[in-house]
Amino acid sequence: MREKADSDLVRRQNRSLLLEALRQHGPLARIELGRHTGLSPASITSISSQLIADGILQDVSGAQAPVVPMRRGRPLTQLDINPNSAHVVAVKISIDGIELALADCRGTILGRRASRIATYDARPEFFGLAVAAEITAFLAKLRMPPARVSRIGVAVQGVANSTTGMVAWSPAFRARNIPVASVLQQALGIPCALANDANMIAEGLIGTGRQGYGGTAAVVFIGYGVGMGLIIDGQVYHGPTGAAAEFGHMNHLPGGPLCRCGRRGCVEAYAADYSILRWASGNAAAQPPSFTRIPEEEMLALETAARNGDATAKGAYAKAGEALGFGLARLIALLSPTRIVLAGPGTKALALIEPHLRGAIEAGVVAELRRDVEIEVVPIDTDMIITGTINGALRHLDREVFAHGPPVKRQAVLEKIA
Amino acid sequence: MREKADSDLVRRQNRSLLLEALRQHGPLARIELGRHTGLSPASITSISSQLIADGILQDVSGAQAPVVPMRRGRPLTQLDINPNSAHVVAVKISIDGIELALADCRGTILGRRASRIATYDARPEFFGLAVAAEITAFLAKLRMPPARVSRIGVAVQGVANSTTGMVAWSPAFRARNIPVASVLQQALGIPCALANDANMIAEGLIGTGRQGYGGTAAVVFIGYGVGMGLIIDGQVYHGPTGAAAEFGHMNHLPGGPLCRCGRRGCVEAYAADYSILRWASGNAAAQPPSFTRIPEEEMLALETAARNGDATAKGAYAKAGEALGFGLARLIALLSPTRIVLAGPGTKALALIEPHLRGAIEAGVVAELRRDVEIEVVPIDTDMIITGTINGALRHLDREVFAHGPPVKRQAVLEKIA
DNA sequence: GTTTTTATTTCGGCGTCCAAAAAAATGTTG
DNA sequence: CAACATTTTTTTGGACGCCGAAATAAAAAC
Repeated sequence: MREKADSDLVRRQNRSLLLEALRQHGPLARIELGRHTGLSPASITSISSQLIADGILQDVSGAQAPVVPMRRGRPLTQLDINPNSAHVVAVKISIDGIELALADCRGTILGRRASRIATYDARPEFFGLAVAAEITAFLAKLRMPPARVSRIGVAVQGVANSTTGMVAWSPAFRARNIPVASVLQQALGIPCALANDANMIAEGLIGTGRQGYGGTAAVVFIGYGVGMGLIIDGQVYHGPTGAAAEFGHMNHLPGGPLCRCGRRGCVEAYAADYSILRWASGNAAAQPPSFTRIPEEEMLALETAARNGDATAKGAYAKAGEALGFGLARLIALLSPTRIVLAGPGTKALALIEPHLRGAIEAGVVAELRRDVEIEVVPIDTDMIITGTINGALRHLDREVFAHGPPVKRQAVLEKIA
Repeated sequence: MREKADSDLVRRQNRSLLLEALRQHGPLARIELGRHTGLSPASITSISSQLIADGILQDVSGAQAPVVPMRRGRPLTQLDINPNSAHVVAVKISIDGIELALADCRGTILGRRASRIATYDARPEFFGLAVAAEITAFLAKLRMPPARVSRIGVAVQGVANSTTGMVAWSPAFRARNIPVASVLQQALGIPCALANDANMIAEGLIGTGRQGYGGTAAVVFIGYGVGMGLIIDGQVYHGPTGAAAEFGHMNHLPGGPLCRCGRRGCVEAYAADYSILRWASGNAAAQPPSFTRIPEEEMLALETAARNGDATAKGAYAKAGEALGFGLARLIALLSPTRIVLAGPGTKALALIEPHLRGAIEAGVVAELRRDVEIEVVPIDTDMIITGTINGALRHLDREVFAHGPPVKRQAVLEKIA
């Protein structure tokens, strides 16, 4: 209850509602839009014709064969988002390079590119410009004028401050406080938002339109690190500075093994791939964390060993499961989400992890609180970070750009007739 | 972005805005209301005259001496909430009885009563009716017809399910799943809401209009138990079922001492008064938790002992500080609040606790995340639970009852003239 | 008493929504 | 194949709520 309400708010809200319905349920006829939004057919006609005039929507009934078998009555005219009304670029920063993608306004990916530019050893003052140059080259190759790109989303592992647009700390960089968003914005003249990678996975899950993300849910990414995207009341929770949901760097045991972040006993120091390997090699407490990417085969080898009964390997997975479980138990006590989603490469070894994870949740939180939470595994490839970033950027455009738009000038129309 | 927008929403939102401004800043003139809400003077006149006609607001300029020294120009006419437009009852359930309070629509408490009815050994099927009888007797004594009470708020320590209106689990009861809200609602015919006591403290803090509760904040109550009220985006976060923010029953150390909730190693099992006493007596791990209220003198004696250098006593406070600190470190990693408020009787011994608490936060979460959080101590007496419950009930009325109200019938007025 | 100043109300216009009626577009039926 | 049935979409007219501008109100200053 913050903003005053006037006809402007009404227009914004309802335009936004229409766009949201179209994003969720593909092309829709006006009458179906009415059902989804609760608006009357008359209003839908009015709003949609405005959006079509603005170039944001388009009539797509001619484009494809009618899906529904012809019924009686006037046939539906399908509307959909005009793919060319805007474009967005998604950037994913990894420890060994960046990944780019260009998408149209419907979210269709038009091109991709992986660049092996230096990240870990990058100098903070040059990194942003290097990314800007990559984007420029990428767009040039796709013949996409930068002016037609309306937004850039950048995803990075670690603590991303969305207010300052800086990477406060990330395992992908040796340095701290690397400015990214502001540099890109200045260099390219395109609005840019920086976010945590796991939050973008959550954004992607919301975008898939699955059920169960309407309330409070947590998405745990287990792989080269441990991340989390927190969905509160159907929205990704970024916290005051965008640095929220650092589940991986939530403490599990005081004085535990050293984590990449410099603290001891973080969940990640038990459950990330480098941590599991470290446990398997025996003296985890003595070993510093690895900062290089672990080859997939190495993890597979460990998994096989554990399945074949190797006690040390099994113990490492048990440690991981326990840390994740107690971490989730603490999360449940604090937020009581309705759903917890496990995702990422680390879930491949779930059979080895899950019993300990569930045992820890049981030991860590009273039945009354844990009873209503569903734990689910979603096989998400890391590409979900890219699609989620695109999704987030488009949803932002919907709400902050497309939802505005000039009021209908009835006066002007009348004058034109006269 | 859920509800469709129409003139109804506009009216609700703006009426609500007006009421909110009046709750925060006492009586205000129309022009000041305009400044607070961003609405034009013309709209304020229209909305406020509607609210006055509905009996929700009243003109109070005659009531008191003008606070502002008379300036030039037409004097302000102060408006305020009509105290008699509604009343609310707050109920606080403790381990040894219930506490009642009646307040008018401005939040002024008109009467109180403490009843020593059985709680801990109460039979679930009779407890609600016993409370209803107490309320009836209380209102009768104050000569307040039940029909003029618009809402009842019930606060209880433990897991309160606001959806079902049942106390899922509470240290105040031996039994579980005790229906309260629905029974009161049925017996008295007054809408009733059940909530966690610490959440109500948070509600009270929001009501005081202090700065710093606009974003994300956590209120920790330390005393006979450990509770938390979580404020997310300026609103108390209740979670899907109202059972959120059970910080006290968030695990600190797996396999730690037994907690009242039946699990081991909860924060409360280290930091509640019974837990500190238990540590001071030596073998905490072996002792079951106490379910009786600890006399204040006993805690004071322990505090004095610790201040005089008793190592065991000091150790007990250190344990408490560490558990609270690591708990808060985990909370910070997850939600990165801008403010943490420590409150409750347990803060009297803060000098003994704080160094360990701060040390634990430092050890438990990276500097990048903990840097922006302010930790503050507010001396809140437990009475804040009552005032907070009243506040929450009134805010609910504002938004859900007063904000509605019929549309202005211009038609009807015109017909009356004709 | 007149002027100045500030607060509040009144009036007319605008934008949005909606219900109802009209129009459009197609299937069904004799 | 023409009249009818059915469903979607557009048009029309009215209601509601906000706002700017002008009018009115009420008090201090001159």
